[in-house]
Amino acid sequence: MDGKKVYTIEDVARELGLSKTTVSRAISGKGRLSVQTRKRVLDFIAEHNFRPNAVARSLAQSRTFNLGLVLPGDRKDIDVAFFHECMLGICQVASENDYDVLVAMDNEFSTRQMGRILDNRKVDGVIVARSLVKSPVLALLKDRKIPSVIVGNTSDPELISVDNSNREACRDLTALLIGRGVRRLALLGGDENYTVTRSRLQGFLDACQQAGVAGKDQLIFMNTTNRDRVITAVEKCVEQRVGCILCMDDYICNLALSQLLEQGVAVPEEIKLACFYDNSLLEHLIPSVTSLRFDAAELGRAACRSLLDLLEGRQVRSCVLPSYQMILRDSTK
Amino acid sequence: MDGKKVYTIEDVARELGLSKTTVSRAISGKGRLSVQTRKRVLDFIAEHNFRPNAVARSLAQSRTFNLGLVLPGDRKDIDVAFFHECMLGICQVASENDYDVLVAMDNEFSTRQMGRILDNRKVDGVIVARSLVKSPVLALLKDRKIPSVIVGNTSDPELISVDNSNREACRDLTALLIGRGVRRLALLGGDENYTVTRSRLQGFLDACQQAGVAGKDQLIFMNTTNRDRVITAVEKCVEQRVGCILCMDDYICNLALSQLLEQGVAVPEEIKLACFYDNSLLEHLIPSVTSLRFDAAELGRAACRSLLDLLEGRQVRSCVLPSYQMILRDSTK
DNA sequence: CTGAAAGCGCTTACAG
DNA sequence: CTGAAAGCGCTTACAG
Repeated sequence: MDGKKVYTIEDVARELGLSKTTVSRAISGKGRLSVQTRKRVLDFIAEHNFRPNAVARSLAQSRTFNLGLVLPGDRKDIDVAFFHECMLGICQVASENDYDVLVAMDNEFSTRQMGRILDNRKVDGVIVARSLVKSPVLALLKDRKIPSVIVGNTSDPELISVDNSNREACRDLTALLIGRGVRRLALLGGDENYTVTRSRLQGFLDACQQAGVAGKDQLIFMNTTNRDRVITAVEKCVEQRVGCILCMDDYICNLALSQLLEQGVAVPEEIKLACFYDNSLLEHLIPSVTSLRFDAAELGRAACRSLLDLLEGRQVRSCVLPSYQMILRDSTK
Repeated sequence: MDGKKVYTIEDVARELGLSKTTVSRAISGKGRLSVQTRKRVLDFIAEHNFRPNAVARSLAQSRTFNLGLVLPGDRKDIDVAFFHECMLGICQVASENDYDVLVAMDNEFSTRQMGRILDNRKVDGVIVARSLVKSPVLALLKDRKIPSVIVGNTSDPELISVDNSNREACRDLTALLIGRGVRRLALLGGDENYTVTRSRLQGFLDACQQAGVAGKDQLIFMNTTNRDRVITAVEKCVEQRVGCILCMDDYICNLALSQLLEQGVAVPEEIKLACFYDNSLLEHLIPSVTSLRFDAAELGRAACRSLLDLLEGRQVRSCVLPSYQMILRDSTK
């Protein structure tokens, strides 16, 4: 049983003088068979490095042992670090459970890649990594009744979602700043097509309400996803002498800081700055920037576990991971 | 032929009064059959939205129509934008050719995920997205004789590689600065375990040699991948009054600029700054930073095409994509 | 040009 | 506890 040919269960059975059935059962662990027989088979395959053909198994079981993962397929480089880490967690859990991850990079306008994968029936379930307010890929998955888990918030109660506690964390950070006596806040928000943007806005408003500060008295700029919009927003902030600028993500925050420095505004002395999402850069900027840190890999792991549970027919519920870190740095001193 | 059951080629054959053979041939386009028969079959399946079972096809053809993709499985967020874009190109070409992409996130120390995938024979070939000087995953792929393409430079002539013209581009940018009369250069280099780091260093040295400037008279700092090392390096640069600091990637560049501003050094008036890799941030920093831009998506596409060619048995050679952009911005004015 | 039949390598209901 | 046989849904060499 060496050389080039790839061996099959049939070869193993022949060499051991057993039936394919028995060998199959020893490997899968299903069905009863004597401890000795099982050991004989397992020892033999371990020694000869035999691995059953996964495709044949898939056909026989009508399961692919593949999970689909929908990643954003646009060329905006925003948040890629989040998706990379999230994928890290997903791949890890999938791999540990002998599943593989098959990626489709689709966007708000196209579901072509995932559509093809579903047509070919190459996955048992799907994880959607970016949650959009209006998501064609989610519509597709629902329509075809594919077991799915969405990373992020969704208003659809029929879907299983796994999310960070964005709303709570943003509320807490905002409240902390208000509690420290910051007079007036500005919020530079991200793309409103993403549900995460709405969660963060909600958290901000929660804190305002709780503190008895009218949310609309604050300066709120949404969709500040390009340089010009950020510049305009920052100018307004300076003009209106806000106490602190809160940015929804690190990209916006970077631009905002750059713009503040350009305008000769001292941070944090004149205007404080904080960010609702951390990345390693914020720590290294001067001044270093206060931010919220979430564990994207853990989120990926949780999403993957939920999907696997779903596939095993277990009861699964949407959940929000409670933990996050508030990292207070120089920019809010 | 509606309802819930998933239809098979056999059902189609029965409904049309044909054999499975004929239906199969009409769909695959292989073997000869009358134009009318083919049309009848194709019309029927189009109307009824029939798609053959990909797993069954895989088993019969001993091909999975899956490509493996090895992505960096560490948690450093460096270069994630590159891998994301590269993956975009790979997924696009794969999808267009009815292949799917199955990801493994391994690192310098582990090949566990890709090892499992190979054991399960779930891919026909593999693309390795990060080229390491010493790469266990490449060793594994060679050992198992899996058709593979590596994105980036490699010293192994047996491997097919597809790379950007890093060396040439870095040489050109360095030469341009020397040509503009910049007195003395400093290079802040990345992780020496990555082959791309070596290509960039080589390009830098090429330009020095070409200009008759001794490479070792320049200030070269390698592995400046964390804040402390960058700070130390920048301090030395200021002390030695270099004319320009060249950074190998945008992460390093960001830290370097931040540090220069902190030390009160005017950029570009006192020290110029440029980067060997662009990302959208560099454009928005103040001052905006001169850099080299490569098309990572196109690189991914090229790598994927090469792998598909390899799988089709076509002759494939390693190649370097010649095009790149040199983006001159305020930091080198 | 078309089809019957064997084969890809597993799993599993059924029988013993 | 073990096995013979049918089945998963395709492809393809062979025959006509």
